[in-house]
Amino acid sequence: MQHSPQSNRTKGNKNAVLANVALLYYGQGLTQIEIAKRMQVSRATIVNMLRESREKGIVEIRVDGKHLSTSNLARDLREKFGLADVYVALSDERKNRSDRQDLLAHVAQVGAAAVLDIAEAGDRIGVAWGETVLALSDVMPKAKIDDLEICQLIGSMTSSRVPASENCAIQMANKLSATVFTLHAPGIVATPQLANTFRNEPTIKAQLERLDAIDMTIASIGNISPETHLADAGMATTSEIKAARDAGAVGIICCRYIDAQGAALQMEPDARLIAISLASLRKPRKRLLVVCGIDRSDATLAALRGGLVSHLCVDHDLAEDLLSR
Amino acid sequence: MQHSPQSNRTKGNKNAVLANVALLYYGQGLTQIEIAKRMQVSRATIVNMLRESREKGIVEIRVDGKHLSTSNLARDLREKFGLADVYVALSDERKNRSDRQDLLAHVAQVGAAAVLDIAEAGDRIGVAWGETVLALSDVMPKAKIDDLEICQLIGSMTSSRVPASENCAIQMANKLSATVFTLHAPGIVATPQLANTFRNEPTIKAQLERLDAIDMTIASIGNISPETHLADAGMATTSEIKAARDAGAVGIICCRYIDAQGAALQMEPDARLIAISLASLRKPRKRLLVVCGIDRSDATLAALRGGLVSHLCVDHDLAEDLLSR
DNA sequence: TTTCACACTTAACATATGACAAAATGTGTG
DNA sequence: CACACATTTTGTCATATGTTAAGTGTGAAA
Repeated sequence: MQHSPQSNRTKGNKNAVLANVALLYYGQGLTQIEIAKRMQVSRATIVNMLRESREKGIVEIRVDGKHLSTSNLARDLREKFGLADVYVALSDERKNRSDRQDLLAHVAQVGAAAVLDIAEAGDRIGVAWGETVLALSDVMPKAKIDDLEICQLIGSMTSSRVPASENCAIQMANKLSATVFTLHAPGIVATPQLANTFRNEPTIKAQLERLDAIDMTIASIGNISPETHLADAGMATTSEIKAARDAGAVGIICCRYIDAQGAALQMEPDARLIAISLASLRKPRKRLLVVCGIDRSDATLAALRGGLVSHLCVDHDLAEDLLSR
Repeated sequence: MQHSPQSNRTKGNKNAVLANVALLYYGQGLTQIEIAKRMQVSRATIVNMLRESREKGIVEIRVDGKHLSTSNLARDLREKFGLADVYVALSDERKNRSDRQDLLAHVAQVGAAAVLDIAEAGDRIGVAWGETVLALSDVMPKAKIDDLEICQLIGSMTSSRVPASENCAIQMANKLSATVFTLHAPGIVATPQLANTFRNEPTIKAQLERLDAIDMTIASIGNISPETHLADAGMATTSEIKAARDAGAVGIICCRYIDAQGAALQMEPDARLIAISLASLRKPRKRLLVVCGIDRSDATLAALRGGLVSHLCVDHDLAEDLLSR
């Protein structure tokens, strides 16, 4: 529009200008109108710039995770189950319990803050797959932790609820500027023999071995019910799931059944899975389990008993239920 | 606050609730009304909670400093003067040049982001004293960098512009949760002999020696003019300042005069100062100079020539002026 | 050259926000 | 019990914000 000497200069400077605007707005607390005047652009442009700054991660709004583990509930859970840390999503509404989606979003948010709190530079982090983990990686803010490696814990699958299992790991890696190691294999194959063949393929074998030396895991846990996305993903038939339940399975973590004590159950399709083993899942120093919903209480309890968890992130109601057990 | 024996119970929960609310607002993007409904409190309470979260540092809004050094101006300056990094406060207004206060606030803001960008865990950081440095420490956001030490570079003084020199270092330390080492001595004493006595006092001596092994400095530079706060602080008389200028002084950094080549000038009251020496000021690996205002061009140039700067933070106009020299 | 995509502008609007005052509610103390 | 004190609530207000829609200039591609 008007010829301004800035316009030629701003070409390569977009990010710098964005950062300056963000600084003026978030740092100095100037109003958008003031900034618009100062920068000689319209307020609408400032609005757009601010949004772009947020999207590009030039401004980073983060909530300190350590404050999320300071509630009584968190402390009590920590003590009762001997956990390293517990993060509770507090929402006061008992009566007006909103849909599961809202709750999930909140827990995912808390979980994301927890991840930032727990992860350290240089960590190799294993990321599982599922509704909860996807929600978490979705809301994970852009942040920088040095030398992070993200590893996919379970082979690829699709379900109606979760578009693609790699998404979790990849999205997480993007948000954290980490290098990502995906499992280039289906999560489940037709026969145990085929599974072995896959597992011995050099690339995949290397990946699986990598999973034996990770510092931290991020996973959730599912119920044994026909609605589980295991069924959606075509991973298990309804009858298989029923059989698992009859055999004492109370939860599914990383596609593996566990009983009430958190022990492995060698049920179908366990032998056909290409995913981290339960034994390996117990190894990392930091094992974050993110769970949402009081109906997951049994499964969560089993995971706790089975030594599958060191850091827990749950919603308020589930926390109370776990305490009352 | 302290007198009220609030049980750890409520106190512990409070921060957790604040963090949750902050997460809902900043993370999820819910509106205050929605959060108020969910938490069963009034919207006003949510407003207060959000403010408290910001004040307590539970939410941290930070601008990634590296984007501030990506402008062409910054690149050109970096190359011309062989600097490690240059941060430019871009503001477009030439005609409507606002008061120096606005500019200072902006540069300080950029400087704060630069500090967060430059400082690393474990660093010992020396903090100078002055209008600019105070503004910077004022707007420095709360952040956590591990094992930071903040050292005061200049003894105590008061001027009409800056309440107390320790404020800079102390405030900076508070914002960064760092341990602070103040210089328990006046910045200027009556005679060179007295200054020596002070310098040999064990506590002060230890502090001064500490200043010989710092990783980073944060300083600004002043002009040789009667209005400098050196005069305000009673540090130098008008005639002394005039004498310094006649002797070739073009700038004052950490209360020390430098000539156009950035070399030390042994003028009054140099021998009566209790502050870091110019030689020591050249030692740290990271030497951040924050300057604002085109009238500081000569002084800044001298500091650049004298090897007193590795990282520079300036406003747009000053940057252009430096480039044209 | 025309055409198109793009980024910006202006203007207007509904909504969200921050600030305030006054009333209500606890909470602990004397 | 009454009191001071802090916190929350309720209601109101001006202002800031996000979002549209329609118009305008610019540069790149056809």
